[in-house]
Amino acid sequence: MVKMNHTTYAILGLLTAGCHTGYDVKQMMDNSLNHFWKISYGQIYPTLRQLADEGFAEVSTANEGGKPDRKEYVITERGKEALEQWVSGPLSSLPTERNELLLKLFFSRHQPAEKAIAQVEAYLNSLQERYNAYLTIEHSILSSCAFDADAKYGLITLEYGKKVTKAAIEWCEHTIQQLEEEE
Amino acid sequence: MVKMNHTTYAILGLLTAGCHTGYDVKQMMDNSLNHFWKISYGQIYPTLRQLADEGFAEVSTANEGGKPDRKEYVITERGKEALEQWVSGPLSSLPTERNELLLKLFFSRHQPAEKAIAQVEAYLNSLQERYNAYLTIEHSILSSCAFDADAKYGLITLEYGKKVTKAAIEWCEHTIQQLEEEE
DNA sequence: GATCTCATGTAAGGGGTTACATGATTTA
DNA sequence: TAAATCATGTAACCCCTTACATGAGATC
Repeated sequence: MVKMNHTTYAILGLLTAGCHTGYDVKQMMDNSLNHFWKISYGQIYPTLRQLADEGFAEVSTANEGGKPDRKEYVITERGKEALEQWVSGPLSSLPTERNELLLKLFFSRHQPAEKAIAQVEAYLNSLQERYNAYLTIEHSILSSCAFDADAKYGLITLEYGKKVTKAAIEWCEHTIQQLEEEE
Repeated sequence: MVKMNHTTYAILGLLTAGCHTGYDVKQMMDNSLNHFWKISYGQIYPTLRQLADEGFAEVSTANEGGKPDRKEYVITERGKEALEQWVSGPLSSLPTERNELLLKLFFSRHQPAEKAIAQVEAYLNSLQERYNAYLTIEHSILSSCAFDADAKYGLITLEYGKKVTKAAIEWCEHTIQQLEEEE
């Protein structure tokens, strides 16, 4: 019996969202799920094989003329049932989100205030980049014709990313001001 | 040469914040750093030993009468230098924060809307608990006499937790309403 | 001719938790 | 006398990334 963790279900779920190869899964991860779930090929390929071994998906090797071989995975009935059960299942308790900036800031009496400010400014820049990336994704979803159920929930998750990132940006601006005043 | 990752520095930093045993470090992690860094004893004890091996800390075994033996760690000059360098060093790129709720929500066309709403409500509850925990910590910092430099930065990091959590709470409330309207 | 995209996979290693093992003192 | 707190540690295991290995077709 294989351990079915969240990542395994994420991949299983993507098989129902138009992804049929490890490559497809990776692409979608990097695009649509980027702000709350991201994994590497080293995780994807072994997991897909595992899903097939477990009977949650069926494999077939497709050779389309010139292009390299593709292993196409299709979710099975058993797989769908498992996915549905997981989706509606209970949430585990909130994990602590690690934050390097906060960790460094916590120990910032070991550095001059101006350096601490520079750290927050660097963080602010990253957050702004992230926020812009969200706007780009949002735009691409809204302008695409495929406006299905996945798109609806996709937009809701994006909204989360935007809202939380915006709050973090505001905290940065406020903190920079506060630290500058004290200098 | 030992790999000095963020967690190693977090522990090294705590040695400068009144913590001198593995037990102390764990207590402070669970209290003050709880919202952005948390580790287990299985991580702490081997790391402390490593820090001593590396010359970043000095150990001594204290036997205070009845109580069990304590291994007391004191940071060295070399350790302080390493800590300062790390604190003012560059931030690594923003990691993707994994979020189980968003992952399940993303695949929520596989479940009825009322179940998705229930998931968001459960998440909202956890966030509210977390927010209240922050308020409690804030209160305990403000009412303690030890109002030093660490406390100042500690409050700043707490403010981050509060602001981001509040934004997430608002997103939950908004999303619940939105999903209910569609039913 | 170089680089980008498509495509799959493995091995080593990093970083972490959980469960276990032990035991004294203090408090309820 | 039961349980909470103080106190240290290890072994098994999980999850994941990075780097490596390979190769063809498309585009610039």
